[in-house]
Amino acid sequence: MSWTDERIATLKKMWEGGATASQIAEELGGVSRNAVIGKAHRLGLKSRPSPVKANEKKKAAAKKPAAKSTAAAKKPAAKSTAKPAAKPAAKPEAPAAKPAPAQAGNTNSQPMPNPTPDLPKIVSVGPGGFLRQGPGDQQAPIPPAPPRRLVPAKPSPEIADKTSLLDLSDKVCRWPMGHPGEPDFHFCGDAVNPGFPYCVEHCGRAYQAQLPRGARRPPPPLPFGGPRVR
DNA sequence: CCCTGATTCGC
DNA sequence: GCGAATCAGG
Repeated sequence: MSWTDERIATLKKMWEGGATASQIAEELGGVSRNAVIGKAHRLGLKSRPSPVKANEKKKAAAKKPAAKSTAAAKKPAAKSTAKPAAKPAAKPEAPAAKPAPAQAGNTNSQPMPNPTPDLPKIVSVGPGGFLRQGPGDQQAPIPPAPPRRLVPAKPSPEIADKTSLLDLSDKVCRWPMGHPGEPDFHFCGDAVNPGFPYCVEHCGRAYQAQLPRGARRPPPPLPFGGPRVR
């Protein structure tokens, strides 16, 4: 797998959205957690509460023993049962107040940056009267805020009234709301625009007006890379 | 053990 | 530039 623009975009979104490297890697597919982290750093975006950063106090004690100077042992076979014996053992640290990391209300509440600067509004009317949006019109699907942890998914009263997979039929809009696997994932469920799998409103999002040749723009980034590939 | 991100460094 | 291996904190 290579880092296409879209994959990088997804990586950025999710990384900035607070998703863990593992989650991002899973979403992207075909890459490891390390690959994601490595790429994230190369892209410049880094930091974010890392468990292993509270350091930076005194000297850089106990660096890396035999990290990787030369062709050193990659995998030192045995973890050497010999422990360094000597242990300073001393930490008169001052408590030092630690204010909340302001990482709280992370429930993603972006003030909605900029819908779309100024692009030629290209709209056409589709069957049933829905308006096809132009490529520049793609509303940022703002699905962010991926759950910190995907749980097995409990039925959850959240979707009690919503259209589940089992409720789909030819008569209701199959537009997915959310992502599969998320607790509140469901479908639109509105009456379909006859002849389409979606309601009129979602037809407008599903089908785009065709631009004249030569005026094509690269496809707008999908929410999170679109369909999961697995 | 599991998880996390950070870093290194051969490719 | 990429990412496995490794490190290190929770």
